[in-house]
Amino acid sequence: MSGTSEFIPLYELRANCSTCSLRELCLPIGLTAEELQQLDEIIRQRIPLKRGKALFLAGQSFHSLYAIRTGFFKTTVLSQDGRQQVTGFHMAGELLGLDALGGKHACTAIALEDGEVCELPFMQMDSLSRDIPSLTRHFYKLMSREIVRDQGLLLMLGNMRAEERLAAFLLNLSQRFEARGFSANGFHLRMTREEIGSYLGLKLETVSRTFSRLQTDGLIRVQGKQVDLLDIGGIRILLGSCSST
Amino acid sequence: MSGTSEFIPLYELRANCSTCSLRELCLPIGLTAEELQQLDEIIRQRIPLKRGKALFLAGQSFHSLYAIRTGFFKTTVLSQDGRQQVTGFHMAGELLGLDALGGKHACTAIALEDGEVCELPFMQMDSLSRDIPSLTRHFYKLMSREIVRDQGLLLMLGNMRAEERLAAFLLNLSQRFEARGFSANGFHLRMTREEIGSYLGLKLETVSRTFSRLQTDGLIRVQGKQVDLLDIGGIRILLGSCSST
DNA sequence: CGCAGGGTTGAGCGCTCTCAATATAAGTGG
DNA sequence: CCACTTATATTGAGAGCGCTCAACCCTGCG
Repeated sequence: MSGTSEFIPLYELRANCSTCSLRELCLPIGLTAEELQQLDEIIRQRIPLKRGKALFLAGQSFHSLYAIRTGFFKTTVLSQDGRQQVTGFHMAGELLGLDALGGKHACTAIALEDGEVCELPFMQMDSLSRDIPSLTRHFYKLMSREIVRDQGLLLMLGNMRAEERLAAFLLNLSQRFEARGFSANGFHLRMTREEIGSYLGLKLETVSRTFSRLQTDGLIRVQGKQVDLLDIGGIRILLGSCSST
Repeated sequence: MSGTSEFIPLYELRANCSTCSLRELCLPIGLTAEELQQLDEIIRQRIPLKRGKALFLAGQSFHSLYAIRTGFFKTTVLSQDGRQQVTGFHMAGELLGLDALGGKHACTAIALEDGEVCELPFMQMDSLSRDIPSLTRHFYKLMSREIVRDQGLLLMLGNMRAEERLAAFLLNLSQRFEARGFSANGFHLRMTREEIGSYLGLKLETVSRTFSRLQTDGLIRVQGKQVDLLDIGGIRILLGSCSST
C-alpha cells in the first residue's frame, strides 16, 4: 500500500556524524556554525543502554527528548486491562519522546539491543528555539511527521490482511536501513515475532506462518531473525499497488 | 480499555465563546487581555461549510489550522490502492490540521453536518508565538496529544474485538459530548455505519450487528443514528476493565 | 549437558468478512 | 404533499482468515 512505505519516512536523517545525531538533525534546517555550537552545548549527556533496559516509562514526567545514536528501540503503550501494543520500532537518527510534550510520557521506550542515545533537555531546547525560530518549526515538522506515521499505521491495522501487513513492515524496514547506508535487501531483525505481531496487530504464530508463506512463495528468505528480501517487486505487489522508490 | 476513553481527551475545550473557540483554546494557558486581542486579530475569517464539503484535502499545501466552531467533521487518509481509513471524528472546540505542519495536509477533512470553522493562518500564529512563548508550548501540547490519541487508536485496532471497539467508541463520544455540555447518555451519530466501521477497522455490517447485539444485551438503545447508553457501567465492563470518570 | 526463550508447525474453532436480500430513512422533483 | 429515487441499515447464510491450544524444534548460554 503506502501506509508504512510511502506515508511514513520514519527515519529523521542519517546519524553518522561524530558527535550526535542531533547535529545532523539540525543541519537540514540551515543553522549557522554558531547555532550548532549552542545546540551541542545543550546535549547534556550520552546515555548508554543495555538490551532490555527502558529509556523511559509511560507515565513518567517529561524532561527530555532522546536522539538515538546507535541501537534499536521499541515503543509500547499499555491499556488498563494489561493489553500491550508496540507502537513503533526506532533506529539510529530517530527522535524518541515526541508524544510526551503534554507533560508525561505516554509510551515506554525499550532498547532491543545495546545502544546509546543523546539526551536533549527540553527546557533548554525550548529556550534556544526562541533564538532560532527554524528550530521550533523543525519540531513542529517532526511531531507532524509522527502523527502522519501513526495515521499510516492506522490505515494498515484497519485495512490490511496479515500478508500485506508483513510486506509493508518489511519494505518499511528495508527503506530505513537503506537510508542509513545498509543493505535494503537483507537485514537482521532485532525484535521477536511477538513484538512484530503486536506492532502489526497479529499473533506471533500468524507472523511466523506468514513469514513461512512468503518464503514458500519465493519472496523472502527467513532464518530466525535474518531476513532477505528476494523479490522486492513481488512484495510491493502484495500491497495491492506499487509504491514509490 | 482506555485507548479512547482515558488516553484520549479529544476535545480541546468548550467552544461556547462568542467569537471563536480559539479564544477559549488559549485561555487555559494564561494569556493577557492584550495577547488575546492579538490572537483575535489573527483569525482571518470564519468559514461556513455545508455537509459533505471538504475543509482541506490530503496533499494540499498547508497554510492554516482550523478551529471547529460548530459542526462535526471526519478526517480520512487514503492509500495508493484506494483503501480509505477514517482516522478521526472531530467536534466543536477541536483543532484540525495538526498533521500538516510538515508542509502538506496528510489527511482530508470533511464536514459531516453543516458547520463553521475559524481559520488560523499558521504563519501569523507562528510569528505571534515568538512574542508569546506559552503559545508555542501549547501547540506542542496539542500535537503531542494528537500523537497520544493515535496511539490509543492503534491499541484499539491491534487488540480489541468488535464489541470492545464499539464500546470504546461510544464511551469516547459520550465523554466528549458531556464535556461540551450535552448529554452523556444519548446522542445523535453524525456518521454512517460505514464511517464508524472504517474508523474502528470493521465492516459496516459488523458495526450494525454489534449495535444490535449491544441493544439485545440491554446496554444501549439504537434507532438509526440515535443512540442511548442505557448501562454505561456495563459498557465499561465490556472494555475488559473499567476506566476513569 | 540441560535449560529457557524464541520459533515453527498442526488441528480446529470462532470472529469477522463476503455476498445477498430486504427494510428503512433521506432526498428530489413533480 | 406524495411518488420516486437513492443512500443507509438491518439481517441472514456461508466462507475464510486469523486465533487458540498444543506439540515440537532450534539456538544460545550458563
